[in-house]
Amino acid sequence: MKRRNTPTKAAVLSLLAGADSAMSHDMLLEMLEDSVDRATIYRILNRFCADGVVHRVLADDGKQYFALCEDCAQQTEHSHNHFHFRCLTCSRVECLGTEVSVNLPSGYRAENFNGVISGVCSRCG
Amino acid sequence: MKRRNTPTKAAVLSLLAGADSAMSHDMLLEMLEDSVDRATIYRILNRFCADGVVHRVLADDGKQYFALCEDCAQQTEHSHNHFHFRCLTCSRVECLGTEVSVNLPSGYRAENFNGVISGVCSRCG
DNA sequence: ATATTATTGCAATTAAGTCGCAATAATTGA
DNA sequence: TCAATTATTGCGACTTAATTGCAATAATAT
Ligand SMILES: [Mn+2]
Ligand SMILES: [Mn+2]
Ligand SMILES: [Zn+2]
Ligand SMILES: [Zn+2]
Repeated sequence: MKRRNTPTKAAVLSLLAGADSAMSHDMLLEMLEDSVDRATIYRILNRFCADGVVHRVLADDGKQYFALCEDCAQQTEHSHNHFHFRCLTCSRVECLGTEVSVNLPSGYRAENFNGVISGVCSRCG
Repeated sequence: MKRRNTPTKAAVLSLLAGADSAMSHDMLLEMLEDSVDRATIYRILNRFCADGVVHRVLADDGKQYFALCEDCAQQTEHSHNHFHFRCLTCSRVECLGTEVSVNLPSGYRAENFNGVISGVCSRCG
């Protein structure tokens, strides 16, 4: 199933590229110019994840946030082992630069990393 | 509002104490002897969290898991800065011992830590 | 231009968790 | 021991996030 280029896909990608923080589904829904169906946005985001274009963060507010893969994609092995910070005041979710390495007990194989720290960011502090 | 002791509360606590992994709401619902309402279990767990008896983990399957506070309660400052591992095969969620310290950008204040790594555990490997 | 099929919109559905309210039962203390 | 107080429970309705089936639409290839 080869991907096709659609206006909505392009618009979502451009929003993610222009954002300085990870975006949730409803943020995108709100920011998109022409009205798009909710399900469509979910599907576009899921495709982006599958294609390694964005990574998904499940935050502690129970919502998924999506961020364009940038630094994480430039690893030798594309991994998303970095934390995200969610501000309880302004509700921005941002990637925290440094990759973290967790050493698991022997015999454990890591497949996915999901690290979120919530608190108050500097601009809301 | 002072807490009262009820059979269900005791049963949930004993299940958590006897478990070798964090438990989700539906696991508890299934394991409880006499049938208990879903909402009651949620409320008991939320009270345990408020009282610092258990800690809550939001895993990357979108469910909440609860683990008795043991090591985490013995810190000078009771904190839950440790990762949890969720096995994609047996779906057990367990606390990974070591406390991790994340250094946030200056001006950021951490309130809550939620770290989950999913993959395959040693017994399923 | 036509055929193929990925993508979309819409409505229905799933899943996790919360909430209001009346009934129940744990605690207190007379 | 009994009655009063009120935390807790059960039940149903509700909220929110996300997924899914299906027919219609539109991007791509020939
Ligand atoms: Mn990435
Ligand atoms: Mn704890
Ligand atoms: Zn903020
Ligand atoms: Zn396992």
